[in-house]
Amino acid sequence: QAVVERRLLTEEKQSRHDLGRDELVRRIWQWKDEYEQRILGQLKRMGCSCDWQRTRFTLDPMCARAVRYTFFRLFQERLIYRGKRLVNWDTFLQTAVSDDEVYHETVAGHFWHLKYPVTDPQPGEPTHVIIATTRPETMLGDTAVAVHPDPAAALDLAEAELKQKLAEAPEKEREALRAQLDALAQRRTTILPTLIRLRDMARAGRMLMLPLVDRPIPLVADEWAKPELGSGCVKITPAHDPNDYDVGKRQSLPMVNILNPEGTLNASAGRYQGLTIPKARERVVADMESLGLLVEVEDREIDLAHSDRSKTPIEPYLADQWFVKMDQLAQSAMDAVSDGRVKIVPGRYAQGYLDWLGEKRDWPVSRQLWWGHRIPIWYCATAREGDLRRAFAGRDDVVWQRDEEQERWLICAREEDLPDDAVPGHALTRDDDVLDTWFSSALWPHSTLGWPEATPELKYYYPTSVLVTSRDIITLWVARMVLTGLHNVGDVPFREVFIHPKILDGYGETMSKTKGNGVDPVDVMDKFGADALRFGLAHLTTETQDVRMPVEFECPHCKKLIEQIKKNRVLPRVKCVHCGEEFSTQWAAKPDDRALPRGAVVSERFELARNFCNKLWNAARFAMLNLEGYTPAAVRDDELAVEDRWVLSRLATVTQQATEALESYRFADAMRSLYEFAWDEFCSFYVEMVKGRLQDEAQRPVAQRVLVHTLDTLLRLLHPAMPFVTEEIWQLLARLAPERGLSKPMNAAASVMIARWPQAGLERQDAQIEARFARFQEVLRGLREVRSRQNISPKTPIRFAVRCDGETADLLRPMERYFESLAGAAAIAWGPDAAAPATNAHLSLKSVELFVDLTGLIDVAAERSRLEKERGRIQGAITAKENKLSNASFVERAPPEVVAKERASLADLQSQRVSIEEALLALTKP
RNA sequence: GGGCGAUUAGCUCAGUUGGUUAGAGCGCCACGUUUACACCGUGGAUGUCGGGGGUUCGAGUCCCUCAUCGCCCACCA
Repeated sequence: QAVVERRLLTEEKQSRHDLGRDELVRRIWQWKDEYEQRILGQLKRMGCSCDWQRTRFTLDPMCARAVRYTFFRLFQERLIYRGKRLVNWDTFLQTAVSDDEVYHETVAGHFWHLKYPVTDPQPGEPTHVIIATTRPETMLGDTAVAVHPDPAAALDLAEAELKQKLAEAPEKEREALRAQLDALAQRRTTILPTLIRLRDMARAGRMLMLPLVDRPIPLVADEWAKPELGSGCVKITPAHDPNDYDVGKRQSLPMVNILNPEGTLNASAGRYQGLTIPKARERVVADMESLGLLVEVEDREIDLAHSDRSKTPIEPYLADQWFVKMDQLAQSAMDAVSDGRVKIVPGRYAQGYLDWLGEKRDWPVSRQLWWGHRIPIWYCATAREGDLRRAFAGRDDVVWQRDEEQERWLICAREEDLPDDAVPGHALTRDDDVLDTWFSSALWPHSTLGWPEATPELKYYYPTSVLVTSRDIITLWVARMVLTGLHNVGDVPFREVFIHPKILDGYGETMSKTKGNGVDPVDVMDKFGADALRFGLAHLTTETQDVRMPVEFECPHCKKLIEQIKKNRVLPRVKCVHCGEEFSTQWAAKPDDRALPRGAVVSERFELARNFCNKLWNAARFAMLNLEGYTPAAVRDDELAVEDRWVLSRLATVTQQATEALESYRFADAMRSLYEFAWDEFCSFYVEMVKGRLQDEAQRPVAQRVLVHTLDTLLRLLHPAMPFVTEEIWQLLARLAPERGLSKPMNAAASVMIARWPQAGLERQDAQIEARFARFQEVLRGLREVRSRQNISPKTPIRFAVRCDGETADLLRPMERYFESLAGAAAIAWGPDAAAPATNAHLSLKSVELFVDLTGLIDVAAERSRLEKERGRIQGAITAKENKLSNASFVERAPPEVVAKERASLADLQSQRVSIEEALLALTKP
């Protein structure tokens, strides 16, 4: 709906008012169909099918029935009632928008100062009062002018507050505040006497003559009038301003609604009837001026509420509305969270929920929209109660109440619409309003399960386990689901609520259709794949942080990316800055725009996930290329190679980490663990290390079994985040290795979707092996670094010695063959006394000192500069440590183990420095 | 006006109870096509952790304050 309206406004330059209801509804459905077709097409391409039509048509009647049942019950229990409320009447769209569709904008406007004559002024009395307004046409609905009941005291109070503010204000603001104080002081002489006089007149019940409509209106004393502002008098329009509405209620003033439902002025506006608000404003000002009642016009910036849909200012409008009584319902929903039946994660959001419900403000549920669930209420003004009783005899699905104020019956029907002749001889009128969209949304957890029928689904699935949602609808939706669930079903709708972070645009603003800064998930899927979208989003789901997502158009002609900025993001067509060709956007509506190829809106943020999907796919492909002759069998511990034990140890840890993270909704943590394990450990190390054994007849079977098991586990762990790739691999793997498992091979599940979540297998964790690998990776990185620095081709074999303690040497010695295969490096010595080769590159690592034999290879300059840099780094660290250790208070007060650790670390650094000095010296020798 | 959250590398974000010289991805630089993968591999460069104050032997992490941004609610929290 919003998109259709937007297209109309931006491209066809017409409003839905011009279009007419039928045409607009037709376009809305057309758009919906187009969008559904796109999604269906995408699903088809992904190999999925979806019976969209059936979904739509089976859900709606179910929901409609639940809505009627709920409304009926609330009506019957007197928890729903009819009352008056100011709604935000959007004159342009002829619709009362709900509160969540309002935004504020500061606009340039005018402040008109007008005179209202006093009826029969007595000698010495003012002949008129001056009021000021930004909306002069609303004077036609004025029913009073207010003056403060004790203007002197109010001025005192205002002055005291200002002084207080001045005392606390920073210097730069003081000037302005002092000026305000001076102005206030002046008012005591200029305005205060008049205000006191007017107050007395108000108490005496004196009247004013409202110009233009010539209606007498009272002067009233009310604290809403502020003596410190303007003339100190304020016009009161109860039907068109929230504050004035309150004054109207306090002072029992009539409420004159001057608007028609379509936003023009009605008969109460006298000769201005039929004009739109802007036209009426012009005419009222002109007429007041010609009567000499316009005092001045002041330019002013006005903070104005706008409808998010039409971008037009909102006009408050008094309307009869249905309300749901909240005291008891809200309390039940508060209790559910307070006593832990519903847990909100992260916990800080519970406070907002409780605070909001704690107000227990009644919930206005009427909406003046065109579609939605129409309120199941009929009005009948003529019938007597006996007529109703006769007409609905024996029916428990119809109830009625007397509306004394309007002298009519309110009839509510639970099951279906009442026919015109439901009450013979008496006309029924149905309420035109529909229910707030959240009224039906609040029923979602149980209405989708078949409530009000006691279906097996309801019994099995209700309460559900978790609701995942966005924080801005905690009150609108979550709170209301809890209270309707408790009311209708007698239990909470879900045990936990997870509030996820929000994706913002590149400017840090919320994405929205109306702003045009959104990323269409279908575009992301087209470019990166559905798994990349899903994994990418999970990877971004941290606990506190919202995510900024700069977006780009992808030019369909040259495939280059064009930054999306505020200017171009709402255009129906965009010209590519690279190739100059034009393409259409999501806003394209006109045929010639739509004929252009569409430029997708994408974000680089999904590249990480896309690359990861690809990496996993390739790793799986490697595994499957090496599964020839695979036989399932139990693997004994003593058959495992060192890399097997390592990868299984890491796998156990990662399984545990991912499981814990997912269970506590730390999705990003889970994805990070899996990503790092799969890429850095499984692909970069395990797969590389196992290659040799896969080529060896004798060692291949065990290697295959561990490889298959690890891949199998990884697929199951990753499946929730990347369902399609993992399923595809799962199916392929099933052909080559249908039976998998280490201790007891079993047939794999038919689909990864129904495969069991992996158990952590903590008995596989092996601290010694992990320590060995940490050292191994450290030395390996050192060897590669030397190669890179010295620019030695990977094909050239190198030799190296490692000086380290005996324990480390024992850890590293068994890894010799892997230094050969992964770094093309042969070890020549390990241990505390390992001799450095005559010409070497030296590297100080955390736990070892590495010497790479560079006889005939060395690039002296490169090595020296590297060593000098290294020496600088180590010297810096030594100085920092020495300072710390020479600080008496550190040595005294820090825990001994921390001090000891620092000492050991310093000693280590010092010995590294010595080695570097030696190496440098060796290089300097001729 | 009230509340919540954020501010860390060029960009987007991690950083668990305070404890070695702060990390990742992208981007950048160099080298590399070694039979799973160039959507790749190896290595490298890049930070006054928003400003100021405080607590502490020690602060990206705790406290106060200021600034900026975002969101929610608003004459009631």
